[in-house]
Amino acid sequence: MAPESLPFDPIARAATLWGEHVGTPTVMAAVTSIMRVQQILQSAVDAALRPHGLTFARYEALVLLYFSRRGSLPMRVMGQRLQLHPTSVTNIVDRLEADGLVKRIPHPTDRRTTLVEITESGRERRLAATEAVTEVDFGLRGLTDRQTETLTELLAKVRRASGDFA
Amino acid sequence: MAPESLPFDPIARAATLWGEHVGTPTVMAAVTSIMRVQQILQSAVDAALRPHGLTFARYEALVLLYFSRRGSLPMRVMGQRLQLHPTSVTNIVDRLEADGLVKRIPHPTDRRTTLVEITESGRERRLAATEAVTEVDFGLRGLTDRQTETLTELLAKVRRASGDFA
DNA sequence: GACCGATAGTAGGATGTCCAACTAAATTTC
DNA sequence: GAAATTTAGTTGGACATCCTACTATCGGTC
Repeated sequence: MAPESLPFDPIARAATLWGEHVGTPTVMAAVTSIMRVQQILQSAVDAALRPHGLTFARYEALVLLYFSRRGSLPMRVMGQRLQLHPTSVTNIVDRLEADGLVKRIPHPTDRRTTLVEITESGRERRLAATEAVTEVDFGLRGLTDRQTETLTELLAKVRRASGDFA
Repeated sequence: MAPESLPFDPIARAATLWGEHVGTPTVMAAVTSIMRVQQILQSAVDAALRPHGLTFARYEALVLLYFSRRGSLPMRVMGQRLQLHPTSVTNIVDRLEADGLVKRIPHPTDRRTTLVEITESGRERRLAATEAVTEVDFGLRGLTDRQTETLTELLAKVRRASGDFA
């Protein structure tokens, strides 16, 4: 790659200037790239979902409930599956419930637990939203199917190394 | 990869179930992986920076100013380099200034423009913070140098396709 | 030289994320 | 069986991000 085509990544650039730590420049360039691409994807997906009154976070929650056996899950489980802090789950469910896409129902035996159930309206919304995000390929462009697979595999290594599959 | 070792990615799983859109499952698996890895890195970096009273966003801004010629930049330029909304720059600079790590100074000729200058305290903080983040390799683990480079190249393709280098 | 569109930055509001602390309920311990 | 511990969820606070709207200033045009 010609230097002219490189982005200005402050961290990556700093890495080049530091230079003393072997491998560090490479690492920082990768990290800033991931941060940027995540930002690009998030932005693209949110734009596609905005007309449907959803964000990616809420869309993911809706999809999760949709594909669950009973159409409902405890909030704790949602947090585990979506890798979210309990407070984030509370926040997301609050908004989905305000829109009538899900509803909180008490757990039949454990009174600590709250079940979140997708409503009929939620199912319809998920369908429309799914069409919108697949339409824009979730914002991921510029890669062949093969390259996309390679990307996923590399990221899986990182996730494994960080105990993401525990 | 054995199914047992796969993470529960609601979107990726949904993709498998949909199946009708060629290539879509691959894309979604990649997208959710990027989202997750970004989350892992963000978390690791923020944890390393917390003892130094910084977040990754503010650290990036500090590094950017540190490596600038005069140790100062217009806020507009900071936004371009860091790919941030003008209001995000305002927010970050507010906090850095409150901590005495940078200060706003008027532009000599253009009274619309505000220059942000790194202070001596800011330079010291950057050094300490840099040691902290390099110590943990920015949270990126599990890849060889070669694989890290490949990852960066793939992400660069995505960024190019999305006009990130414009 | 005055008007008018473009530009720089900020204010307010919405969303989402996390952490710390708290309440309520279940489970374990002794 | 009572006390201590663990677990589920919420509340309040801190950050960061974006968007819309606004003010101040610059520059080009007539």
